[in-house]
Amino acid sequence: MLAALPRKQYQRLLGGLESVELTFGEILHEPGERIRHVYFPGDSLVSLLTVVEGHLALEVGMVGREGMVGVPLSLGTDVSPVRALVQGAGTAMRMNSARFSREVRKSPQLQYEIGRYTRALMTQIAQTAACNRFHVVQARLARWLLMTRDRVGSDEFRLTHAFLGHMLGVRRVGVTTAARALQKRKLITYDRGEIRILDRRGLERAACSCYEVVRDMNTGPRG
Amino acid sequence: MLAALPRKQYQRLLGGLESVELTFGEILHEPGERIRHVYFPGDSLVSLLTVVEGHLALEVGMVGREGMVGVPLSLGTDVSPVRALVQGAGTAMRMNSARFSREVRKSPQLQYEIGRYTRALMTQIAQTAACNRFHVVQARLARWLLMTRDRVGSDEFRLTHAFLGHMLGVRRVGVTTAARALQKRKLITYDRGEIRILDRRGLERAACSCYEVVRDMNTGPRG
DNA sequence: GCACCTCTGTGTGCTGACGTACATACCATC
DNA sequence: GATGGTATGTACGTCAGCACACAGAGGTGC
Repeated sequence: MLAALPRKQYQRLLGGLESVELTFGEILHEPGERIRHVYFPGDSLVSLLTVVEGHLALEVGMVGREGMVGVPLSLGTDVSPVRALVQGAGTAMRMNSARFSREVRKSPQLQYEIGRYTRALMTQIAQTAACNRFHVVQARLARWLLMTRDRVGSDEFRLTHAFLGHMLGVRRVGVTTAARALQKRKLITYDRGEIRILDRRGLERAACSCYEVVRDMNTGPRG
Repeated sequence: MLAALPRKQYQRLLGGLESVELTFGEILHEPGERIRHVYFPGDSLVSLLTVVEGHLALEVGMVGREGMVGVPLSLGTDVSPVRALVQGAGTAMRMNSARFSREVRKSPQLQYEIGRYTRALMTQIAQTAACNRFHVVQARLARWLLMTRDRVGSDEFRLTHAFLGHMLGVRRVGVTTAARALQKRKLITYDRGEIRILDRRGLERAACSCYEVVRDMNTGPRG
């Protein structure tokens, strides 16, 4: 996302940015909590989760290098409505909230980029809402794997069924069943948390149309 | 929402605003379509729906006098990701897109108000995503009735089961069953599209916690 | 080698919602 | 007062996902 800024702007921001290593499972902020930093993932991957009391959490957005964590700050509040959970370890740049707010106020280009991303994120969240309502676990799992693939830039990554259950808002067993079905269709292999996508096209066919809708939002005609 | 602006700002905006009557069922814009006007509902009520091919639409947000329709415009795009459908007839103020974009650029106060609302809307959408995943139809219906009540400012309104089915993303029969159950519990009455809330507190208990989460977002500590 | 932990796989009965079909009730209107 | 449209109520078989329980399978450490 930062890469989309004009060089001069980018140079200026660099002064307030620090590079950090995000570790798997780390929570950047909880819902209702004050946001201390905004994060721009490099090769890390962050999930945004709605937390409903008495239930599992549910992922409503996924943030990779195309976006940022902490959008509410640019909207004038420093409280996040969601949990931000590191789902893929890796590097990220971060900036403290106060400085970021100042930079946003000063830079129309930054405002523009963040506006564009905010809209993409809203689309993703809205699409997820419908997806959770209408589509079966197997298709949602396929979509989720594809989205992760696109962001980590690799056909292999580590994730357990239990973790995926938290993301998709289903039981671990539900994931197991869906993953088995995808394996039988020769679309993926799964070995103790080691996922490998064998047939990306096939997986796209197995996924629901929500995948394309969201992808085209981030990389599409206006991106 | 406009009422939250300083008087002077408001006076200025008035020049570009026109008052319109919105009729039930009117579509203000479709997903992917260019947004021509932004709308500030007065006593009208607008639903934002995600449209998934091959399925019913699903409501992800509800906009009354506390908000506006056309948030993406303030984010730098004139394309909406959702359908905006008039769910309660009434008055609204509207402004054409070009002028609105100019006004936003010129007015920090307006930016601030819209930022606040954008965040509230994102929260609402994220909460809806989880709600659709975890909660049963009866609770979702109760929530929906309460949210409508809060926005039209009356315990009575007209809506058929079929229409509610479209909003909640369930069959008409599903709504009938849930509505019957609420009637048996003496929380509402239902007579050929004429809904009346008898016991608001009871209905709140029948609704899921999502209701409070979203309500407190719009009228809560910061608002 | 054995204990222990993590991760995956399978089985059983239950339930909320689905798809579909049909029945009834009210209204308008000619 | 017969016709047709709109709105609601009921019934029945099906199915995805749930809760819970338990069985391997692989890895780690003592």
